[in-house]
Amino acid sequence: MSTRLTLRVPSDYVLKRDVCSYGYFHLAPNTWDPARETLARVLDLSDGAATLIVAQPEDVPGAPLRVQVDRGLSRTAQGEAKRALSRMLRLEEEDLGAFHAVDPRWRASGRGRIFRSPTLFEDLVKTVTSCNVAWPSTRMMNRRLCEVINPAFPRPTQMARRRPATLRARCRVGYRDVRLVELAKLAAAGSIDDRWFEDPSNDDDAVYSALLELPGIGPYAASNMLQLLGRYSRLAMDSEAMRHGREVLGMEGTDTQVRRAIEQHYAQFGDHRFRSYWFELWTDHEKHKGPAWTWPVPA
DNA sequence: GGTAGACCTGGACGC
DNA sequence: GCGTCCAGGTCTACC
Repeated sequence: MSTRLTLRVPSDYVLKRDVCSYGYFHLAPNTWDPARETLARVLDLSDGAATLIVAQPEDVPGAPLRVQVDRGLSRTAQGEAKRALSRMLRLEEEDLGAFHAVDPRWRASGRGRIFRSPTLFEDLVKTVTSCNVAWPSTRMMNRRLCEVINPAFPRPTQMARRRPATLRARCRVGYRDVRLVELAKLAAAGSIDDRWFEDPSNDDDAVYSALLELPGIGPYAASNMLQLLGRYSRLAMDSEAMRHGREVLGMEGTDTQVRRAIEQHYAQFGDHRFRSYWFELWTDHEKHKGPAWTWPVPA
């Protein structure tokens, strides 16, 4: 027996646009099907794993999502699945008006939501595995973590039990092995308090500082985690940002000079600067490769 | 506070 | 097919 769920979404929500808005839609255990325009995802629910396929059958903004589950779900599990999807799809970010008021370029297209993971821990691991490495390797690491530890993505307790050498040899995470296990141990021990990180009454600087304390998290990763936490006041400055500054914005000079120029350029967007930067970069990719929801699934 | 070098992997390149 | 070089962000040691 299977379960079918219906998910209400904000009136401007477009599944294909808002899922295919950040590279994590191509990282295991997420799978985007460009032909069917559906997101498949294995979730770890309290009564076991379940595979969900999310679609938006009516191709109009705000149309409800249909979620097909590969087995029957209890009421409790249905609630868990909905909460997980809500976090991934940013359904709780109802009002994009403040962002569009600061940067009206995205009002017509409705851009504003950036895809993420069902848990803070998964976002941390995905961010650490995206550091100091080319994108195909990030894809490999996440795929192997799912194949070796848990198809629905490793839970902190599962990863904390693994030896670093196992992660290195079987999941190809390289020198990140110790950092990932330490991160998992902290999460498993409850030392990474999701609610504190997500609490809007804590200011961005405090959250940023706390993120920097975590193993494997440096300035870039902490800034990226901020946006994944719905805090867009910092730019995540990596080589891609530098490339964007030079090639798209025409900035020149040393890395330090370009970095400062990028910071100055996006300061006009205030607390929304990451989104302004990100959608500029993302739409530039789409200008060359077509809409992200049509991109072929990488090998 | 700033900087140099190690860390690990996969891809590009030259032979 | 093999060896070498390079890119990528974090971390530590050192000045």
